[in-house]
Amino acid sequence: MDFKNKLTYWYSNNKRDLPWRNTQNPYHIWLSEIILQQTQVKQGLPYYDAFIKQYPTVFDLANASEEEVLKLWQGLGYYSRARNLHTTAKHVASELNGHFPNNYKDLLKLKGVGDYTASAIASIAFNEVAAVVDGNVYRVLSRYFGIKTPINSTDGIKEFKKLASNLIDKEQPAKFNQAIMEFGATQCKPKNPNCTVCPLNDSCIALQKDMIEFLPVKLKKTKVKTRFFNFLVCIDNNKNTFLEKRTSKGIWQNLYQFPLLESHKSLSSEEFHLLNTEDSVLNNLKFDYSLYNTEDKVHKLSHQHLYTKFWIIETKELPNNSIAIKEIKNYPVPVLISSFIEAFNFNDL
DNA sequence: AAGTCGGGGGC
DNA sequence: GCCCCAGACTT
Repeated sequence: MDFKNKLTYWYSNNKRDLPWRNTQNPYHIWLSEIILQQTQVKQGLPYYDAFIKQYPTVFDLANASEEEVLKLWQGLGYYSRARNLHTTAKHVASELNGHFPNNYKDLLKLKGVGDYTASAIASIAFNEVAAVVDGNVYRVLSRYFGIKTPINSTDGIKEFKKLASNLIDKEQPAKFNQAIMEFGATQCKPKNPNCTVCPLNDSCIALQKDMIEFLPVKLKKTKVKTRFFNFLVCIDNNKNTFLEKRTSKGIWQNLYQFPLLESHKSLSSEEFHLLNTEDSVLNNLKFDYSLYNTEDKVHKLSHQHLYTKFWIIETKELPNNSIAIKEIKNYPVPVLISSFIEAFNFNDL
């Protein structure tokens, strides 16, 4: 058997039963692919089920508000995916009569759909011969063929795309694409792959040269920035609070949070007080404050480590643009905020 | 070509 | 602590 036959044979006997594998509905395939971008199946699965249930058709998704979509996406991260998802749903619903493009070239034009996702939808939903190259494919091919070209270099991206295009089973592109990805996810894993039971272990270059742990090669590491966040958890006698929407570009765009004061270092209570006397959020208000967490809560993102303090601000009456505390749960918020809300028992007030 | 964008999990 | 995950988009 050749490479593609070994893979598809292995896939037939080892594939997981996943909901998006029981359909060719382009809407379902598209939804699953967006959710699974940079996301493990285990993490994305419950979100897929929730979206299908909440929005059975692309029209249902198109008719929702962005805030509702972000709320359902809450916790999954990379929120631009959710915003683009909504944009594309509206486009497909209103401009394309609810019909997704049925080929790679046109799929590529959709917002949030890049080379990988266009190839995935074209092959899986429409059986087009379009090779997918995701993190799994990079790993499988770099190891099996012993390719040291960095997978995130311009040359590497072209080289692996070309190689995958030459290897794909033209008779069953949908099965081949899913097979090589599934193989990378559960057999040719990043750490400690069990090569002794691998169907490709008689011809894998990396295994022969003992290079498994050094492939694939990837350039540069991300530089992590440290930031200091002070959230103002305002509470008044009528059980109201403040939330603000993050409208600017950057992390958590269009999600909500407690009013934020960013500082250049972790603030003491005295420094925090001084900051507030000059800040507009609380001006003209008489308030008492206390620090909820003595130790900074550290929230780690890919490129940022957030050292966070939650300041509890109690006052008699907040301005009328405040919201009822019990309404907080309706707003999409970052995990950092939702974790605080859960830990901080507002009922004890 | 390099940066940015989340959160969870493996080791 | 570092790396990875069914990547896309911006600069």
